[in-house]
Amino acid sequence: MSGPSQLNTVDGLVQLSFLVHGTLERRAAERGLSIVQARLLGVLRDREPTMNELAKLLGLDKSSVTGLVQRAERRGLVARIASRSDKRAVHVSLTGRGRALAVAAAARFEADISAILSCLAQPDQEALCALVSRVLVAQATARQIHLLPATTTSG
Amino acid sequence: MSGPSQLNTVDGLVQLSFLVHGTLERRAAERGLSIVQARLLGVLRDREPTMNELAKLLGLDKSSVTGLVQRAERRGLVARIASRSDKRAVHVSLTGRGRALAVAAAARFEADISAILSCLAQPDQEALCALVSRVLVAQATARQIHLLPATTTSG
DNA sequence: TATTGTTATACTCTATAACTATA
DNA sequence: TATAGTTATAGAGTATAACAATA
Repeated sequence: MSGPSQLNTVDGLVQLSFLVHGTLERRAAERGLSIVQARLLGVLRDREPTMNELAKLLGLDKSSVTGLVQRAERRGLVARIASRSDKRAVHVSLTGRGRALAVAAAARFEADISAILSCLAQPDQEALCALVSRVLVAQATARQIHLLPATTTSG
Repeated sequence: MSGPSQLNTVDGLVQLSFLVHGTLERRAAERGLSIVQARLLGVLRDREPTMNELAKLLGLDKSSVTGLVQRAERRGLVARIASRSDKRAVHVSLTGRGRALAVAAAARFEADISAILSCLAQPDQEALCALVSRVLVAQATARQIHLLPATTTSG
């Protein structure tokens, strides 16, 4: 914590990542949410996915999602809704209380991050934003290329 | 993932943070380590703290550290060493195997982050590094100021 | 009395495998 | 047979409270 005033880039990014992650964790915890529960509520803000879709969205096994949704349901944050088109399927939906919680936590968290960035003047914030965006865009592009078939041209 | 090519700064930092965190998680998992276990090994690279000190370093309760160290010990990654000066205390130390694992995982992870940054030319990487450093330093300073008495000057 | 560490207990989060009901 | 979801089970990670040994 009392280290040099200029870190190497890798260390800097790691520390920044822990700072952001820790801030998210703390804000969620204030409302009795774990990071996973917060992610669940966040994902549900604009969707009513089935359990299966939810598992894919969160990158979890379906059995993990069963428990996750169960605990959130017990707290009145989400509701299970039977699908009419497929009697096996269940849709998950935010309750009013769940939505309010998600919105409030997100607002507090965004304010935290803004505060963390407030040490930089506006032009510097914009420069940081531009650099970060370039990294993320390059990363997204690289991932898509990775996912493209390596043996397609002839098949 | 197919979003705009320029995000707002808050979203950008959050996504960057998840990218770094996910990379760390994947590299640790390749060696059968959770992020927490990886942090434990990382912390021990240049220290042999007592359980109590370890708890403070990791921000965990001492009872949590008991279990953490127990599991790492069972896998031959760390060793408990009785303190001579205080018969209650125990020091935790990396084994050779634990150190090798920590070093290898750290190297792979650093290469990952470097690769992620390689989309930026050197001057841009340095600019990013400088901006991130300023944020981290400001944050560290703010935290320390936060801990100073708030009611000293005139109330 | 205070501190160091462990144990007992309980909860969340996660996965695998086996299961039920539906498609 | 295949898919959607749950249950049974197991293990990691976390905390609180109670405890033993030592300071």
